[in-house]
Amino acid sequence: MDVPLPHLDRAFDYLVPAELAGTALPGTRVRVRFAGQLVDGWLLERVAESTHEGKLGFLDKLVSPERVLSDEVSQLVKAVADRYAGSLADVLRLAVPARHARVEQNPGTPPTVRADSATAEAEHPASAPVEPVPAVGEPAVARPVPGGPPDAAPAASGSAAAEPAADERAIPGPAAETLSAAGRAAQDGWSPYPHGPGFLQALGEGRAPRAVWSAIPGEDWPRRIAEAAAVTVAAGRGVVAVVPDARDLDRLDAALTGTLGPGRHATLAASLGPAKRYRAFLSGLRGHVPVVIGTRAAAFAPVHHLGLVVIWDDGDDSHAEPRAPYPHAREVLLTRAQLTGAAVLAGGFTRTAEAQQLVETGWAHELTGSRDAIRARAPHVAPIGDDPQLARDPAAATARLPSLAWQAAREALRAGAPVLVQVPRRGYLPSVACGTCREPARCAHCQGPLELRSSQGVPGCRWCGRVAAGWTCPECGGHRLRASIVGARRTAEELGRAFPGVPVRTSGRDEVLLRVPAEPAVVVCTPGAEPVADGGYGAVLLLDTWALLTRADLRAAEEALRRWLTAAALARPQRAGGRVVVVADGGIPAVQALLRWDPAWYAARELAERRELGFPPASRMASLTGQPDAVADLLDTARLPDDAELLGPVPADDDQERMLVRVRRGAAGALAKALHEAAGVRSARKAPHPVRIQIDPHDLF
DNA sequence: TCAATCCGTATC
DNA sequence: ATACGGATTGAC
Repeated sequence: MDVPLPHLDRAFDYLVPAELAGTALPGTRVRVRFAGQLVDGWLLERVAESTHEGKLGFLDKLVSPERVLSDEVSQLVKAVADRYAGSLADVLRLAVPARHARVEQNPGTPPTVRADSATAEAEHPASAPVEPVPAVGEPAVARPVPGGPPDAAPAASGSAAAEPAADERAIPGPAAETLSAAGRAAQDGWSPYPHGPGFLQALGEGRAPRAVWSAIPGEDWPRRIAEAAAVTVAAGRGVVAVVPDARDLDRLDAALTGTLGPGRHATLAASLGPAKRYRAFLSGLRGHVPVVIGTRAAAFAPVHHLGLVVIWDDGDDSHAEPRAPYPHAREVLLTRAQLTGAAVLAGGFTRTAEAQQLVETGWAHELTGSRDAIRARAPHVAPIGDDPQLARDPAAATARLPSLAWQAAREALRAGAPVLVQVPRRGYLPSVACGTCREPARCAHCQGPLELRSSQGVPGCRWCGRVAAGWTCPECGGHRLRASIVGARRTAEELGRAFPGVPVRTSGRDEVLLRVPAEPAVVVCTPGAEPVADGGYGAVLLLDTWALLTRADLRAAEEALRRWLTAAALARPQRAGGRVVVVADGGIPAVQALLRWDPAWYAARELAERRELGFPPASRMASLTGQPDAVADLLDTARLPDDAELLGPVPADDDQERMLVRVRRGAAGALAKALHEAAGVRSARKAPHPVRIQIDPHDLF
């Protein structure tokens, strides 16, 4: 039922009029009279008997006979709602795009059933036998899958990585020679990864390998994904692949056209507009294409015989849905793989702590390049300087460029290659670091990040609100704190002056370049907007790293490394003169990981640290935001798991405050359930102020 | 004794 | 939300 009230988040039974008996099938959109008014609803299940004691109403109208909610996606939506303490209706809104009647009528395929075939039965609707239908039935119990859902994965031993049995729905692949041709080309592309060919082989045999893939430098990742997709398709199964943004989508789109040929995949992104979006959705739903690619909402896209889910660069913020209940595309896809027994390919140049957790629990295997392959493809990476003054002051940094960065750029330009300069965007939150060793300052009680409260000079914790008086740095024992505020962004013009006679191009929010030719040019970009250079960049300069590293964010260092690796991956190999200069202290772990091109090492370190500090993904957190009394009321109402730990409150925007609830991962389901139920109780008694519930919020500061 | 109003509760 | 029922109140 498409009503926003948490306490109405359940199924209601309706009678199906005889004339709709053949068309009002599970997964269709319906309209029903509910509490006196007509509301939109989803027909979840048809049953012979209702358990409802009162009298049932009839479906008012079948909006469309299109069964937009498949059984598989229906289960997924339910699982995602449960995981994120959200309502089914909220998740359905994310999962199923708005209907577009014209597209539905005219997708280019003739309708198989004529609408007038029901006339014979429509003569006596009132006396016709009717069937009770739970229009929003209790969702079917999820099919149990060995190993439990990803949430439960930590308990699993190494053997839990055993692949789920091949899905019996898999249809046989086409002619063997087609398969082996696709397979052979793909095997070549994946050969730098010792387990790559094996992974593809498993896909080709319809099995469900699960891999965390660390792409080697310079990797043509859209092509690798397209190859994995092609092998899966050749084995008769479908693929869903999610990338962060439109630019990556274009690249994957092109690669898929190359490997699969035209018309074998659909592209699903909200930015395409309602008609195209619904058309892409329908072509997956109707089985016209075996592959659907898109941005985060495509994680829910229907395809027939799902065999593989792919996510690229799962650390990118764009994968986090900003609308309730704020699901993350990675979690949606992993849940989906768990429910269906599909294979998983979670790739990126970097590796998130969440992906590392999948590896360490044995839920997924690593797919990393051999050291030889990495050595052969990696650029030479050098750190420069550890003076934060240098990195923060554009003028000083420019002045110091010649020492190493400027020299590397000069040589690259002279060799006829473009140079990439990555500069962070301005506007990060000011945070607090140790004045002596510059380690980000954390709360002694809960390990939350400290902030400087503008009025008093005393820093406080962003999580638990405690004042950090008499703070001592655990690293160096220092007592002084300093604000690390990002300096002015270096402009392209400033860089242009440093390289007279060389064209300077910019790529950023307003205008993103896709490619640059193999000619001398300085390309200034913000992270995420790096153009691909034909033949690779001769040099990549990573500037203002201090700003990235000291951001007041749990993921600051991980995010810095992600951005650096993504940019550095576009450089030429060292043997072709490719160089990367990172203006940062080589002793910083994230910098170390870049120098050694070892994202797995960094992710393991990061995860260990999160475990120690009790941060996600090692634990589960919920954030509750709202008016202070509303938040308190919700917590009062909620029957939280016994070991739930409360942190806060801390002030949030407009008179609101935020509380954090932390539990061990084993209690994650209970926490979500308790919070969702409490929200239901509150809305039932018309509690005046809502509380926003976010599970593992992306912005843990 | 009846109607107007308030509050609490269910919404198939 | 909003529609309904049962209780409550006020006026005849």
